[in-house]
Amino acid sequence: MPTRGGQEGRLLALGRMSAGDLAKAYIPRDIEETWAQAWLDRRVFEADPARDGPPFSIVIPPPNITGQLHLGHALNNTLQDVLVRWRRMAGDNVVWIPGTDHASIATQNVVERKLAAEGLDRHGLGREAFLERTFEWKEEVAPYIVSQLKRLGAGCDWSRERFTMDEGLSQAVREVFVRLWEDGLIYRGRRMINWCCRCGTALSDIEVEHRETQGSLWHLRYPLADGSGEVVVATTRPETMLGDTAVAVHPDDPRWRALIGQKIRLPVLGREIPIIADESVDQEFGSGAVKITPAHDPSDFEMGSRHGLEAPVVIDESGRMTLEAGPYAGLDRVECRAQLVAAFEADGTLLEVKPHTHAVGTCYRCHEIVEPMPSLQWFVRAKPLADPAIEAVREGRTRFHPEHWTKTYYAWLENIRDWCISRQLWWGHRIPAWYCEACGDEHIVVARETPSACPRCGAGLRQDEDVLDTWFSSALWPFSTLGWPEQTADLKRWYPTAVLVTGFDILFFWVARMMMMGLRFTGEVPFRDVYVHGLVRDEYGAKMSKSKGNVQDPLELLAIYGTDALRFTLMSQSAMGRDIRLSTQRIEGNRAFANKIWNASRFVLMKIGEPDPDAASAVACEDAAGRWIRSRLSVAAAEVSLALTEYRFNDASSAIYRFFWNEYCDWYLELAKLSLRSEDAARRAATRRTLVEVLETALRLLHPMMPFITEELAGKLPGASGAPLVESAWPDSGVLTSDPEAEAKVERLIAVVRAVRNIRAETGVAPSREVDLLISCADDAVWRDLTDFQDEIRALARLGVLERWTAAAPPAGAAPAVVAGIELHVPLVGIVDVAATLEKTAREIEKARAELLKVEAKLGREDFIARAPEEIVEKERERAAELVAKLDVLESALGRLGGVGA
RNA sequence: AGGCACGUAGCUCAGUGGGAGAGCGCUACCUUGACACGGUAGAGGUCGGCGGUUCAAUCCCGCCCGUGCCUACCA
Repeated sequence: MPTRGGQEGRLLALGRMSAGDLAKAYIPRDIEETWAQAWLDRRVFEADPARDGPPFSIVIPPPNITGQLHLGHALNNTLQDVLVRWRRMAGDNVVWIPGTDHASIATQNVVERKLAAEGLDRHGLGREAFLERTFEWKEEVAPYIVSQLKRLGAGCDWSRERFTMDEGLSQAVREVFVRLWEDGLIYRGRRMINWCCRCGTALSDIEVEHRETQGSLWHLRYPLADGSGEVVVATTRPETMLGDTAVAVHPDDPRWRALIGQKIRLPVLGREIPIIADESVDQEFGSGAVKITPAHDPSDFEMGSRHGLEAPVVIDESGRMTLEAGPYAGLDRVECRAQLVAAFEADGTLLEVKPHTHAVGTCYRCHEIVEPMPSLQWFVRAKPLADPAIEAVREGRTRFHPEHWTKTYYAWLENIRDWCISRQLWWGHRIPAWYCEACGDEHIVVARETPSACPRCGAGLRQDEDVLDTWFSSALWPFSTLGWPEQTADLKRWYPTAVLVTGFDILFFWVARMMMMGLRFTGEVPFRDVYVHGLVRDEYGAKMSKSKGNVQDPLELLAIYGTDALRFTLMSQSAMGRDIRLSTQRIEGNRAFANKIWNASRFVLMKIGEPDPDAASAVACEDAAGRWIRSRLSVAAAEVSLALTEYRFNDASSAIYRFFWNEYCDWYLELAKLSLRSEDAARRAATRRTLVEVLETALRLLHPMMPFITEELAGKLPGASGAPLVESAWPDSGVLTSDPEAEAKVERLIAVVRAVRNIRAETGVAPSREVDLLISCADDAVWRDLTDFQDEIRALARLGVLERWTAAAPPAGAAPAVVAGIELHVPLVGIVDVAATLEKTAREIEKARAELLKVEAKLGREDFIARAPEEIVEKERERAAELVAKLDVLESALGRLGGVGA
């Protein structure tokens, strides 16, 4: 095991060997690598379908092989790892399947850039060689991604690692394609698609991002063919006018009704085009007349097909004007617009230009403006797949967390359009369709096995050049990774998967499509739960992006603060439905938490040198403090378990944080220090036992969130079995018991100590100075409980005398406090200026009076008494009585203070 | 245009139909044999605004303002 040598000679000299192992501060890098490797060596993450326990499976959202991981991946995989480690400890048969995604456009872009740097391009290289280069890239990058995940602590089953283009997954893709084709759910056709001129490929609708852009609205005069007048049309894209084949108006529009059926002479080209009537024209917009360019606008395309219009293509796939553009042929679309506008300005065709904001479609990968155009592509008929996907969520077979994402999910699926799946790229799954060289393109052969000849005429076949949308294969991920289409043991055991953890940005791209494909091909949902987390933003709430330069490298943060601190921070910020603003201050805070855990453990290890007497007497000697901390632990364990069950990661982390720091460290360790000084050996032994057991259990509760430090520390505790914590059992609430009686006692102790400390601090008693405490309480049992703790109260509040005060009046010259119905008096005459005490007491009275006023006002309202539930009314009455009693004590003490001061 | 989130302490964020919370920061004090990546105590909020429901609203409802995101064929 990794250890720290160094300046611990002092401790070693005292014979505390175990504590001597620990450095004074936690240094993460000393242990992280060692444990990451140790887990792998023990193969603890390697799953076996034959193992017992309820199945719990997760498939990783496969990172793209485009480069390194970012903080979004760190968040995503931390949450999965927390779930996986937790469920494994809880006894489930767990598998977490890792892998990477080939990401066709993105990866092809990366490799093409690399080629360009070498002065090469893919066309010069040829398809074969290009693919070879890209596979080389993949072989280089995928292991690097895996290594980053391992550094994060991700407990994936690396023996099951997959790649979307490996043999098995490629076979699944082909199987799905062929079946969909056979079922008539895949077709090839000429449709309006989105074309990225830079990437040189078709895109699906959701790969187009709509950006609000400040543009212009050009109003153009279109003369009537007979010269009797003109029609004004407005356009955001003047260059498309070269492809206009009609002007449309609303049939009811009084301004234009008379012109329907007449002809327009199109400027520049002189073509005569009709004025047509169509219901879809918005009379309110512009002049109410709209130019129709069927080949370059989706809605115009539809209108064109309704009216049987020609659709001349004037912009080609590279963004240049075609021969159809007449004098403008060969120009780039941007240049063409500039020249056209200039010409229209000159000849008066341009009536006016108005600023106009509209949503311009851009490519989600390269952000180039997307060109709508009709094109021969492959499509998936989406509706028959979407309907069962909607149904499954409606019936609760898959649930979203937070639940509100279901609405977004429905909204998209209910209005889904056919999915363009062909991409004019080389990197990806090639479409398993062949065309007969003799029969022509109309004869399409779609097959699982590559056919050698045309089954109809025996002539040669040519495979479709295109590849499939990456998301087509991603959609199969939950079952393809488990071995589908084979009915493997993995598939039977772990499908459907338990939960998908992902970001909302790929809800449509990925989640919805996995639902569609999963249901279609397995008959079951791909996952029971979907946990949708937020985006990791910078501390000012901005999206992290390379162009903004605010990207933080998780590996760097890991190195500075430690993996556990980063993980814990990401987790504690993961409240349902919120983005995460990551600030280094916050990570620092959790590094401090790790250090706290380290030092608490260091303390415990220092104190357990003494040999233990028999366990039985130690159990019998458990004191109230020990019972209290065990009880608090049981509460914390229950909270953590429940929170994880409900994907409330932030609540799980804060429950254990609070317990460890504010209860175990702040109070139990301090109490234990005292009982360890006891004369009673059995009591000392009981305390040591509790210190260790509670610490060990807390480390187990923490392990899914902070795997490294907990593993390291647990291994140093006595009684460690030699098996790592990752293989230990989740603290079962059945074993831990709550103890309300002990809780009440210790809470009273804490309240008394705090009250005295408050008086000391506020009246300015020097920290080293002892004060006396007089306690007035009517209840003998309460007094007995307090005297049981008298040594503790004395030590923690720095007291001299601690006595019961039985006189009717409060002692003169003492600062009063009332907590939990107990009167406390700290005589301060001769210790501090009476004025300070007077002032503090007056402030307390002020506060109590204000509160009493509120409560009395409430109790004074008849409606409240009559209509509020009885227990609420009763509670308010008790509160009022308490406040009255408290005020009584404070005021009377104040009076006696005044006397002293005079 | 529609939809969905969000607006709580200086900052980042939890939270609940009945007495406002955390972390960080801030103030004062403390090198107490686990920890200064620490300890003790404290200051700080009309819970975005206006209405409504209710005995009671930071929480439920409506409207408004502000912020972010998503969807959409208004040229």
